[in-house]
Amino acid sequence: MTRHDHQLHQGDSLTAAARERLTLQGEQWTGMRAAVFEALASFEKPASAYDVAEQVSKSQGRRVAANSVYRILDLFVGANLARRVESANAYVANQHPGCLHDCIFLICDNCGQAVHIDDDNLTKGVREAAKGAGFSAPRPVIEVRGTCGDCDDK
Amino acid sequence: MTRHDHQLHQGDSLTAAARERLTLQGEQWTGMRAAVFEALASFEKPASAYDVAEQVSKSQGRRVAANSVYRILDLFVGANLARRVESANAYVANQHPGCLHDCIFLICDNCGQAVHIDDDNLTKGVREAAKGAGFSAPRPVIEVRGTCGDCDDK
DNA sequence: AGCCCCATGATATATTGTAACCTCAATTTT
DNA sequence: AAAATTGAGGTTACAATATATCATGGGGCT
Repeated sequence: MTRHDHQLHQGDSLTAAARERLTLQGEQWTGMRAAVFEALASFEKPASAYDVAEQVSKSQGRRVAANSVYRILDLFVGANLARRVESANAYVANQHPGCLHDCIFLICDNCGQAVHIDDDNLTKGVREAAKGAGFSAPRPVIEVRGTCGDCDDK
Repeated sequence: MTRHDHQLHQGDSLTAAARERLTLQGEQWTGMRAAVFEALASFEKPASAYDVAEQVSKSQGRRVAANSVYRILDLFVGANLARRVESANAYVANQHPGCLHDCIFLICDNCGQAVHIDDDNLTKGVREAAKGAGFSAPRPVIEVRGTCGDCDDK
């Protein structure tokens, strides 16, 4: 398994990387988008669009509709600034928006924590299996539901 | 990749296998459960619980609430009679309820078809990666969103 | 000014999923 | 036999997630 030892952004650095990435795609980095990204990044677990909407509402001091948040989250997922965790109907900020990876999420059924690992051999295998079955342009969704080490101990 | 060349049940044979499997687990094979299973198996694409509820309502000639269908689908998933397709919020009947497999779904974003493949090497790899990260009792969710061969041609 | 594009707002609605409580029938217990 | 227990399913209500549609307003452009 390949380790993920390149730069992990955090805080301002992460936001900066996200902004750079988004503008590189020809999209605007608006106040609203910044607020949604900040909100998403502020969670340490996958957050639902409604969770994010609530958080943004707080930070903005006004009611922000889920609707708007969805639009922006979709944009983020498309631009690799965020990932959708399918089995949790939730989103997480991508810690390294610059690099493209198929990713693997491990989600704890007990505490909700999600850890993100990359294993290019595995994801390559999945892509190839799909290709072998006649599927093209695949977007692998690899998630593992289980119990994390912390919750296991108790 | 291991091919799946063991018996694939269909129609009555599939229902019989499902009934056998469920009773083996100490659960009852009731009329309602049979109706839900038949309905689920009648779709050639992953079906939502509400799709199934509608189908069952038809076959029973009375209104069956989604609620009841959910209960039964959950039971089925637990007993390996059905699988949940996380990225589609939908369910499919398991064509070989007898054998336990981690499974891989390829879902066409265009036509909605889902094909099911098994590759024990891949799933083993995913399980091991999870274990390496301290996760236990993993339930892998491996799905690939893409475009199937048929839709690709057009 | 007038126009267009795009981000967002506002509102409504659709879809998916749970919770709480009830009934009924079968089985067990007394 | 009467009472208690249990499991399946019904009914209703509601919560959570997601999308559709139209309106508004700012910024650049002619």
